[in-house]
Amino acid sequence: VTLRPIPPATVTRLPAYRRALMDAADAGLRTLPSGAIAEAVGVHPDQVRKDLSYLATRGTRGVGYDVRALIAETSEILGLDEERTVVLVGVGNLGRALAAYEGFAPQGFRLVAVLDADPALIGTRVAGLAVRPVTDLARIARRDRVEMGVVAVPGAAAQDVVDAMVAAGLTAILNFAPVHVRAPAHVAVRRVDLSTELQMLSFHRSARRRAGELRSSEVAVRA
Amino acid sequence: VTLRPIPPATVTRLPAYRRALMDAADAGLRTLPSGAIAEAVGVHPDQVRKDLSYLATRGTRGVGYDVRALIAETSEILGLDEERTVVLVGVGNLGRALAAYEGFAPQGFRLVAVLDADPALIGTRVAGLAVRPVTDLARIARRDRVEMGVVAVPGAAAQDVVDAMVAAGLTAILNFAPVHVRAPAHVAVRRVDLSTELQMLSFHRSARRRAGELRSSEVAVRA
DNA sequence: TTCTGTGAACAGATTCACAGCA
DNA sequence: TGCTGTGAATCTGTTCACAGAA
Repeated sequence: VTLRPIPPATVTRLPAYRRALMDAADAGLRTLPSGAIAEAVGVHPDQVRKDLSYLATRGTRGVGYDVRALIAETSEILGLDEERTVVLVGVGNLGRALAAYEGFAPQGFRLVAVLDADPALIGTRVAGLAVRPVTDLARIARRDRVEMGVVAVPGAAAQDVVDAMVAAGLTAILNFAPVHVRAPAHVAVRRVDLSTELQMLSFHRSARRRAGELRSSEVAVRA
Repeated sequence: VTLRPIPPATVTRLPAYRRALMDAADAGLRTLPSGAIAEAVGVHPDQVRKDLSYLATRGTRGVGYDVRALIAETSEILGLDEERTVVLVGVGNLGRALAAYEGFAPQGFRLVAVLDADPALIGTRVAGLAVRPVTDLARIARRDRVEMGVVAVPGAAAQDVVDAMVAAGLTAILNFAPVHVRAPAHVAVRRVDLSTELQMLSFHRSARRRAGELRSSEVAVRA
């Protein structure tokens, strides 16, 4: 029974909670208090309890949460109780690394095809799959009922690939290209951009310098 | 002159704004209104104006923002006006792909060393750099005044690598391992987790099914 | 006691609404 | 008329505080 809708901020933390719970299960624990989950994930215990209050599984006071039950519920909420099929488009350096990534399969994500636009790459093997032409996307998607797509092509090609994915009926897209892509509202798109992440870290560094330990010449420029 | 502190949420969008501005500059535009930036980035024009109001550069009404000036200011704020040195630890599939990623250099990030714990990999070349043993980290960091580190090792090794980076004086860390790592407050850590991103997409898919277009058997389970 | 569950207070971010200048 | 700049209103998320069950 889902009581209240789960806020987006909570959803972002659910995978981490789930991982902490699975680690606990591996360690033989049957029960885990919010404080232990919080420490593993790096948030406040209050936050964990608030987040878990949106789920049906209740903890028991003085003891904690039932590990097995919470793993089951978070898995179901995240849709990991059934296999999800994924296609990847773009087999450059990054695409190849993503295809080989071992973190997909354990969560129930099955990579069913790897595609590219470059004719020279068609037929070469990546992660045990023969690379197919992008033009086969619709056919493959229909045949294997593919739901999710990973975009690992250059920025200039990303929108075209996304359009093709949408046309092929995919409903969730993970975009590694450094551009914003448009998609209809019923298609969920998330972007992962390495360059953006580095730039945000770089900001921290700059902000720190601006704030405290800065040379007088720099103060003059900015303050 | 920095008037007000820049909110974190604004910082997350600054790299995207900067990219849109650089695209405009490449297209020969000298000026760009908030609406155009907003469209390129995928946010509301209101949001763009509010964000840019934290900067010193002002737009001109009826016209837009000065492209060149905004690029200069965002670059300075993000610390991209001076070169940032980066080391990468872990040369598995992902590490290799990251080392080869072409998106770093254009933003002023220079990869100065690639390290790994596996003796068999030491000396092999990755992205034009000979792989060095992790134990050289402190020496390299001191010599090249390295500020940023990228962690691309398995989860079990991530905390040790982060500890070594902190000890070596790095102040910003980008962690690709699927675990939360501890670091002192003066060190900025960001995590990028492919599995988490896929799981959040998977949630969207499940939530949609729960909400509307769902088969009755599934309703019974959950509602 | 220990730890959950949650209303209440607070903080932060987004959206609205509109005044005002080119 | 088009577009900026910004207070005000709203919404979302986090933290606090504490009542209450095991």
